[in-house]
Amino acid sequence: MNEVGPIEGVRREPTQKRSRERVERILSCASTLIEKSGSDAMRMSDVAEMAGISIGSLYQYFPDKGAIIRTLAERYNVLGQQCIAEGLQDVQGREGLRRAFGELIDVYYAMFLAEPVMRDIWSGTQADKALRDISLADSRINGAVLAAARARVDPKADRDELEASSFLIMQLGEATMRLAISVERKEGDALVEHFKRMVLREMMEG
Amino acid sequence: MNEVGPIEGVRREPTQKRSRERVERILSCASTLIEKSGSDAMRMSDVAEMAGISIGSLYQYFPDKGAIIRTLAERYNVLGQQCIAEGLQDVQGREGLRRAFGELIDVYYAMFLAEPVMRDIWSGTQADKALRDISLADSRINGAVLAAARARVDPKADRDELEASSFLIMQLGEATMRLAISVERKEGDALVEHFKRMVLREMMEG
DNA sequence: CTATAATATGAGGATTTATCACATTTGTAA
DNA sequence: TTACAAATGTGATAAATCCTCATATTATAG
Repeated sequence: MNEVGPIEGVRREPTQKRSRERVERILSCASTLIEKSGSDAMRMSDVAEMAGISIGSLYQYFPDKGAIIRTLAERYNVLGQQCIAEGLQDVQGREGLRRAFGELIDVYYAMFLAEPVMRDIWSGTQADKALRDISLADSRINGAVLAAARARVDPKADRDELEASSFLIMQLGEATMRLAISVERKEGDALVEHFKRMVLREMMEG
Repeated sequence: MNEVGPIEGVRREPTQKRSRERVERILSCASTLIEKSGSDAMRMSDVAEMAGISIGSLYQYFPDKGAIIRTLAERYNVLGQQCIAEGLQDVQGREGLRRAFGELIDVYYAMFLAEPVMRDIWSGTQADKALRDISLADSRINGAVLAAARARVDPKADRDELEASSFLIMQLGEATMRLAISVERKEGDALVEHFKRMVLREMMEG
């Protein structure tokens, strides 16, 4: 189940370190290739060649093509989680929550627009069972963070309701981002604004 | 560009009719196979064998595997469109709109739950460019219908805003359905209810 | 230096989509 | 009926890829 490192019980330092470097190089090359023409068109042979290793070695570091994609997806998700956690950690009062969440959406949208790899991977999220699971887990984590912030602002709200609502908001936010980047830029901006308004109302008026 | 029929300029009746039957048989077999193990696991050779024709013939009726999936997807979409158009055609007043839309979501959700093929195809919607385009076009059509109903109920609302909002609602509705069927049934029900509440507020309070 | 363990290699197995040269059937007209 | 043309059917096989595995190389330890 070790997705990133190939070895189960290695103890020696240098080897482990070289292994890390290899993994990083593979991921970096995969990133470049995905950026160029999408994860679907990314060939394992291209990744190997670009990373300067053989196909066989590539498969020693990642059990299959999906594992590379998943690893990249998880890294982006971690970035997103940090972003959300930071944005919501100190919210105070209803207005604070409103402002923080609005900014969060903008930041997320900017991230989507700026990262071709992220766009590619998330566009295909629903296709692969494993990626869908990652996306769901991510939304659960972020949803919990949002629910906590909302609970702080409105302590008398039902906690389970907040959880469910926040989880849904995270998933719909993802869907909105995917939608926004798949239409003309101006329309995408407008859609994100609509989403923001809709969600803020849901959050403010319980 | 003729996705369903194989021939461009056929005029003779019997041939065309037989062709239709073949197409229907192929789609029906594909449906069964998808229902059994998903569109990904559906092999063109299985479809051909089940339909009692050769691979070559199969490719005479559908240019590629995706075309079969797309045709099925479009058929389900047409069903959905009819459902939405009927549900919204005679809405009168704010309460009428509220009730009609609420019922519409329930009907759609029931459709998703009941149709394994629909679930499979829509789960993967975001993966394939062609399917994504179909989904977008579908949401545009349904969004326009919803926008029209909302405009009738609230004539002074900005028409462009209604269009954009309704388009977004349709896409998010789809996302909610996908989400709902991918979690435990009880949680899915709750999520659909949350979505309904959120959207109704958006629609009622402009 | 030798033995053992770790890592690298790339030809080829396996799977699956899609093609195409040829065979067969169907429709039409003399 | 027969002959010819058009439409349709066939399936071996090309093509594209993912991934494996037997073998070779390199590194570490005694």
